[in-house]
Amino acid sequence: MSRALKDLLYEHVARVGKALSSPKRLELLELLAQGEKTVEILANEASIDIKLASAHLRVLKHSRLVGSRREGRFIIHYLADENVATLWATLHTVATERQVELQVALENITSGPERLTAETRLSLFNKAKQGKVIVLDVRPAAEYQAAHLPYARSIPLIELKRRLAELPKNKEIVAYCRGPYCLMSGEAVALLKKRGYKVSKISDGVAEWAAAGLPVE
Amino acid sequence: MSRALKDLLYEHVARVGKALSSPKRLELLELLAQGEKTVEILANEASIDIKLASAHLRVLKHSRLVGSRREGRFIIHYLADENVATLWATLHTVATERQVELQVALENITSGPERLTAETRLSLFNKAKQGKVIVLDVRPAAEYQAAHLPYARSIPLIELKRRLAELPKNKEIVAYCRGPYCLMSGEAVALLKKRGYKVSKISDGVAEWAAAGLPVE
DNA sequence: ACAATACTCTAATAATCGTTAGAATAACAA
DNA sequence: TTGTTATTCTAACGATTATTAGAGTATTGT
Repeated sequence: MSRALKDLLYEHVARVGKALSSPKRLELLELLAQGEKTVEILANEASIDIKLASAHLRVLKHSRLVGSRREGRFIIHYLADENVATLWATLHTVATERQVELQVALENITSGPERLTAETRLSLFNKAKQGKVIVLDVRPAAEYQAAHLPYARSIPLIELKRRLAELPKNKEIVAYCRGPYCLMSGEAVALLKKRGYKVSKISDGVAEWAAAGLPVE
Repeated sequence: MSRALKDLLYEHVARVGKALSSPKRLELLELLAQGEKTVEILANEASIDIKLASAHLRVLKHSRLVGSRREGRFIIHYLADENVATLWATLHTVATERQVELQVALENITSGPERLTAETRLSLFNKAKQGKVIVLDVRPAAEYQAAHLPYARSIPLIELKRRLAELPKNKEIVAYCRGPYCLMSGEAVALLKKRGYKVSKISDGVAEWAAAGLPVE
């Protein structure tokens, strides 16, 4: 009798766990952590069929992690609240810590020929506040607008080449994008390094930053 | 090519999500958050067959959330580290917030005929420190020994009836057990209320308490 | 009213997962 | 050595889930 009640409770929590059990759904969640998006955009960014994206989004909606609203003929999906982004960040942190293979794979992304200076979050925050460092957001403009790191400046990766003049060569630049699984900041660093900028990157995205208890704008 | 790498990364995180997608595995995780245990104990507490418990534990071990060691003819399982308990607490928090049905079901446990005074964690911590409140841990002694709330006193639920003399009637008592899905503290409150003690309960277990950033002993 | 867009819903298949039973293993005990 | 205990491993079944195709629906533009 109390068994039945317990089973019910764990079953409900497991529904949320189930939503986190598919690689594609996790990717969709991370994309949504950057800001609300239409199904088409999500499908394109995750490289999957629209029908499949729709099916996965239905699961996410059913577990109440994601909400949606209609706007004209688009249906826009968004994370139910910031707690969901925190959950994703926590999950990814635990997964990375616990799985050696994952760490190795991540190394392939985060450390290329351009080796990074280690930047702790707090010191970066303070340096950015004092204007000693330029924090560069290379995600699409819409994602920057939805939320970004404090004092960050937006130059989307696609526009970076022709907007180089906006960046000073004598100042330290720190690039970031969607999070540790995102390749955009790495490409930005490669480009800027070649042009002689003092540039490094951090693996944090907005979700990771916020999960660490620091403010976002 | 960067697609393949990304897919690999999300797949690894999804393995952890998958481990969290079964009610029984979540229950095992919560039990392990109370301290290390043998398979038999886990199976009994979760009301499942030993073979099934073993199979679930294999999944948890494969996703690196749980470790095990042999001690004589027992094999003892434990959480890989405290991060895993935090992950469980985060997951359960998000699930509770997002799912109305879960909240309703939880109400049935946490609020019975004995309505509780709201206790915030920090004020409880301070009152316990000053000795104004008795924090009562009603879990089995072994779980208390593995970790417990600060200043907590241990009287397992089974022993409570014959150890009533140890508790003063003029002091406020706050009972807790394994967490919001655990019924032991509720039963303790019912028993003590009947005998005229000033008693209430909190839904926190050690994992929830620690996830909120407060110390455990 | 008609076509086009941006989806969702239904149905179907293949792959995966939960669960159980039976055999195997590892440590101890007589 | 033989038996007992505690647990894992293997194999099998039914139940679920991921994925795709095809039909259906709401909204906009002409």
